[in-house]
Amino acid sequence: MLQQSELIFDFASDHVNMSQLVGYLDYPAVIVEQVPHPHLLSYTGLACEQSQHHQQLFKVEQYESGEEETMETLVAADSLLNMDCPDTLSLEHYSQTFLPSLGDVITTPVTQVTVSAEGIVGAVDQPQWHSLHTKKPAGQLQSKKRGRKPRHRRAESPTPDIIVKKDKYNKGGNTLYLWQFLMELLQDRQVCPRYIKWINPHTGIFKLVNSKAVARLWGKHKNKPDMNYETMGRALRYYYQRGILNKVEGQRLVYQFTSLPKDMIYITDGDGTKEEEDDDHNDIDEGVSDDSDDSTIPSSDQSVEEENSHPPQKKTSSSVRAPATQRTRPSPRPSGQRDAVLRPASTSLIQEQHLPIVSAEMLRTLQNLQKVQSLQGHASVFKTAQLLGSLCEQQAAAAVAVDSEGAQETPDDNSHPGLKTSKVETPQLVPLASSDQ
DNA sequence: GATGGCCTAATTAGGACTTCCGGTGT
DNA sequence: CACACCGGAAGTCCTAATTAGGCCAT
Repeated sequence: MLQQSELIFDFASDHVNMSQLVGYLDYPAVIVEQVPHPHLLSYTGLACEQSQHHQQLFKVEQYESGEEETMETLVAADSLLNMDCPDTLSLEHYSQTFLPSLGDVITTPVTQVTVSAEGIVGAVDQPQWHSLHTKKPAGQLQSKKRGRKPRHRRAESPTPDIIVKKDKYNKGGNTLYLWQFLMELLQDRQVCPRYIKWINPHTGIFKLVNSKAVARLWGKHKNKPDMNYETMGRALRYYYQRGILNKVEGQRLVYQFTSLPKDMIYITDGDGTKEEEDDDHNDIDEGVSDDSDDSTIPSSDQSVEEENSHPPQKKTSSSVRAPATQRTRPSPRPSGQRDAVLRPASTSLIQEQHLPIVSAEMLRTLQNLQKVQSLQGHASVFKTAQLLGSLCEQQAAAAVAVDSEGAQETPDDNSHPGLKTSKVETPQLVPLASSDQ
């Protein structure tokens, strides 16, 4: 019997990197109508332009339950939470960004570590990594019914400061861990900085601006309607022990990632809409009353409406969403701080040019779609392919332009020259300074 | 019938939370 | 008083690893 995971992850598996992708059009794949989710398009700026044409294609299903789902915010959040296969983006991304290639040596300093030392010694292959868990004697591990050999340890969550074999971790699992989820939120303009924001991207410090909302989103993702900040906070606290997160002393709702992916997309205050403090009247639970309020998160579709409802912004000739960083904010801010962007030069250039960014996953989807041109009869799939194709072309053309302008940019781009993406760099860890410096 | 290879369902261990709780601090 | 925060303990859910057993070919 064919497992669901097989259907989806056969083509989502990451044993092909971006540089290989281009040359592997014959890469066998199973396509299950992997349509890019609206939030991907929102990242790329595609939503505002294309979604009018493809609104139906990317329409997010409305929930049946009444009250909370009337909130537009959650519809938008669905783009993060309710993907059929959430990790086609996320796990792929983080497995690439967090999991160093074999042979990489991690010397990430972690401020509050109880297990990282063991982890560095050899996470997966080192049994002592799990010193937190009491291990039964080997004899008890044997099945009563069947004699079992001692099993190999399963790869744990790819904590940023440990070495995990990539293929061991990403064998088709589709779990989006909480820390990954938070990173996703921090890279989503519709949530960051409104509900969660960077305090100091340099050190990985972020704040849950609206802890209730973030918890709700997390609960929605995990299909735990009763999720609250207290519960989510417990999960966060477990990350202290594992060296994934630190608590920033003396500051409420402020946490710190011990490591971040190199190609993290940093959304600063200037990039997003006004942030929303953690008061009840703005909590997503009461979104009904806030429906018309622009403090709610717009869905991807709705973001189009929002943009259209705003005074017309001059759009680029390439029909890309107007750069968020160019949006004027009424309040003055300290110069040179709040818009700090820690992207590698090669990708930050693209950011600065406000070009759509195609994730590796999107490209992979595109590649696979290209392989099944016979699916043209399948309208939605083919539309997606067309959509991504045009986007990819735009991006490639722009990347070439960028390259010609700034020839001094990083030469370590191992991707196809025509396919400059935000996710194609060699996975690299960025150790972060501790919060208590 | 014996053997080996392949496949699949069942079983199991373990990771990652989730839930609950009592407590402290702001 | 509300809320954030802490950490222990037990439970749930999910997935990967492992195994038994069925089927088929030789």
